[in-house]
Amino acid sequence: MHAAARPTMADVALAAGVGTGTVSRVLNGGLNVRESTRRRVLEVIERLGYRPSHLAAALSRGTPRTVAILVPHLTRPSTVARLAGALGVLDEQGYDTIVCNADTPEQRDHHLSALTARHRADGVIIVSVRLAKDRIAAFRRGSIPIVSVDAVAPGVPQTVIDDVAGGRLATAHLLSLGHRRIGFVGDLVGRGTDQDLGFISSRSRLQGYRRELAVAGIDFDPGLVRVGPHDAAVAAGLAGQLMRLPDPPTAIFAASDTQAMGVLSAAEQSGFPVPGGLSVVGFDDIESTALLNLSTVHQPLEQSGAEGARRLCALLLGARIRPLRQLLPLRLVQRGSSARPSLARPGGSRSHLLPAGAGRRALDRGRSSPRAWRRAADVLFCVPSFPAPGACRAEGVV
Amino acid sequence: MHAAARPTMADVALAAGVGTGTVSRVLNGGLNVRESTRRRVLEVIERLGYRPSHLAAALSRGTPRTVAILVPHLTRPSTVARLAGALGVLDEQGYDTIVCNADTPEQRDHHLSALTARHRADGVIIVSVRLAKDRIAAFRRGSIPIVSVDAVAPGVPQTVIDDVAGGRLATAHLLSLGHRRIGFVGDLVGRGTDQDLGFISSRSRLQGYRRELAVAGIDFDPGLVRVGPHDAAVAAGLAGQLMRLPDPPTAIFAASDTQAMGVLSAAEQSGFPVPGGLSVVGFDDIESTALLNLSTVHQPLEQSGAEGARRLCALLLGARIRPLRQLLPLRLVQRGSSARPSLARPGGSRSHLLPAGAGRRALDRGRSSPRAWRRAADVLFCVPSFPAPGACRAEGVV
DNA sequence: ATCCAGGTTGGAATCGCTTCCAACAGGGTG
DNA sequence: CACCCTGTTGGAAGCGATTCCAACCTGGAT
Repeated sequence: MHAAARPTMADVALAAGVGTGTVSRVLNGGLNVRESTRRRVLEVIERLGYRPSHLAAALSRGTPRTVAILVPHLTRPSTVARLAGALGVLDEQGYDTIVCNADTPEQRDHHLSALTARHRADGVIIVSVRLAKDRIAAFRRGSIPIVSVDAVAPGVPQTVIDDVAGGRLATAHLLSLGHRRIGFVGDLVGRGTDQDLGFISSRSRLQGYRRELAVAGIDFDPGLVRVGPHDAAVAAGLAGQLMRLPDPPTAIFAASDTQAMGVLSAAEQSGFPVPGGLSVVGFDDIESTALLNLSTVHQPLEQSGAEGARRLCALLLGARIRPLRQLLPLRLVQRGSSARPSLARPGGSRSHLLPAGAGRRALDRGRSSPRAWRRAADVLFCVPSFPAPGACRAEGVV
Repeated sequence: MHAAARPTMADVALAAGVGTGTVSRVLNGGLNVRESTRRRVLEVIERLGYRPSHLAAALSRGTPRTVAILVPHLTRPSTVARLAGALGVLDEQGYDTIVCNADTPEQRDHHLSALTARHRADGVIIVSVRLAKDRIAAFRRGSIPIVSVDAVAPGVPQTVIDDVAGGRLATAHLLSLGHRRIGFVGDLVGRGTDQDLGFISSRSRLQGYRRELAVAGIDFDPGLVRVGPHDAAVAAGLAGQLMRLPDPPTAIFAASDTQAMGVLSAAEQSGFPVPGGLSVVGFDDIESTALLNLSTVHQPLEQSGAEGARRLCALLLGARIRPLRQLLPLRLVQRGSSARPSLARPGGSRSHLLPAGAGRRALDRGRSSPRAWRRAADVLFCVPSFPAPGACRAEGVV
């Protein structure tokens, strides 16, 4: 009577004096099973501590109902938000979710290889990772459905934002406040997908910054741009460099909130009061920004994960996803870290300050040409509240 | 030549003119297969885009190599750190990890039921969730190996910290600086495991706070204790209440860094400079605390997840885990948010300030009786650097 | 030429479940 | 009483791999 191994369905059937088919029926819905039989089987199951093997069931049924999600730098707040959004949807849809974290290109490659080499998941969500062409091809060859979130990928359903427009949004905001010397602190961007994890959002945001400066008729000053590894402390150091400049910027646009936090910390340390001595604008609107009273460009992080998951589910159901590129809306959230440049600054010259009207004009100009928002030909799900470029929503201080 | 369905091993064998056994051999190691055959099979695999079914392989082999991890409130920084630690180890050991996020008791129960009802994972890591007795029994009946991280559970291998000692550590630090009126901001603790997710660390830390006050001979003042839902904004509100007291505290101990951030924000808003007007100590030492210059009680978050995973792996290999309770070390990290109380405070009386020596004495007293650190009879893995209670490590401002 | 060791190979049995089909028990109905 | 319909049941045939065993080559030793 001593069975070391896990009891199987056959054991249960035997012990209950029924066939395996009946046990299966009891387990799944219990349709067309006499109540007395049902109880007897359940009683035996309970007594034996029988647990059906998910594996065997899935194999037999042919539907694993498992998806994998590949995320880089799991611990970053923006990544977690996306992951949480995806998990919420996948849970609801009854999928098990395998999470693959990649902090290095090696880990990323390892996971990608594993994912394409064997059929372990019905589908895969790729977050913030730029896929090389041959990687995409590998998924296609294995006919593994994939969707991408926060990264473009040719031919793959993708849920993204317009980083260039975001950069313009932040810059336009600062310009509208009257700033003319605006610094940029961002990521060091690797040579490609092999060098680092291939994040390019920082570069795109810088591009938007430059474009918006150009629109406002301000010359681009490379000396005001600092980049380094994505890390708050590093960003603090870079911001410190900017503030030590003979003619320091009156505002800094950071490519992410994490980096903006570093900038805030550096400002405090360098004696630049925020926003009096320095305005700061971040990007992402992660949870802690509200507390820090940081002005930032809001992007729907959690929603991006959820949308990616939804699209993958649709894909798994055989739907055709059109259009491929789903663009999520951005909006500027103005909090306490950005204001009009003060006239009294530690040692700074004042020559670059604009009258308030000038910046406002620049903003208006931006608003009147929403090209940046339409660049992606195939915009789907235009969320009702899709804001006009340059639109600002003030948020009360928490 | 048009096969809609995924090709199977049989298809490959047929196309390559070999048996399924040979294909399998090529796939796994390729021992004892002639090189020419190997190439032929690989070529067919490539041509057909064949990907072996993980499911079938796992079933056949009998080893799914999948574990599940249940985490509450995935987006909290402390949770993510634990998850990342666990994922690192599990990846390395070749396990797939299914992540179950629970933001509500319903989700928790749903996941727990699913986990015990079917055999979908070889083992389960439970993070920060207090398991009811019958839940533990369910796992035991199904003979599903589990380990617990950051939560005690009778009879289950657990990786925890001594929250009471942590509370003492923080309080002793503030006492040693000369504070006598010390506020506490923590979580609202639900009635049990059904009410909320059953976090009780805040309560234990409060207990440590009270105990250390008692040791220092200071009467406990319930008016200095505020609790609410775990949220920075809420904590800010609670801290605001404390600061508006006729005789406000000179220091606040927050039960978590998230809450401490709220306290910092409230202090700034209420015009209490930190640390001049208010000292603040948090708990956890999450990543952003260094940047905020927040003094805090450091607990090895990532390591806790890693240790839990390691122990689960050992369990899966049939090892017997002894002792059950693994206690991780705590240490106080002093940064810029805590200092001796200043004599000039906004409207506060000074009667409660101690000469510096008194607090120091309290600390020394704490150090001389390290009972709190030994309470758990079965301390394993006494990490070499296990610090004496009250030990402080100063950390440079980033 | 015979024999044998050892490297290759094919294919059946197996893993634990789902599912389908045939069989059977009742109970109306004509 | 024959007949059919519905509700219930047992059991065989997959699902797609792994694994084991027997069979089949080699070539070198006898």
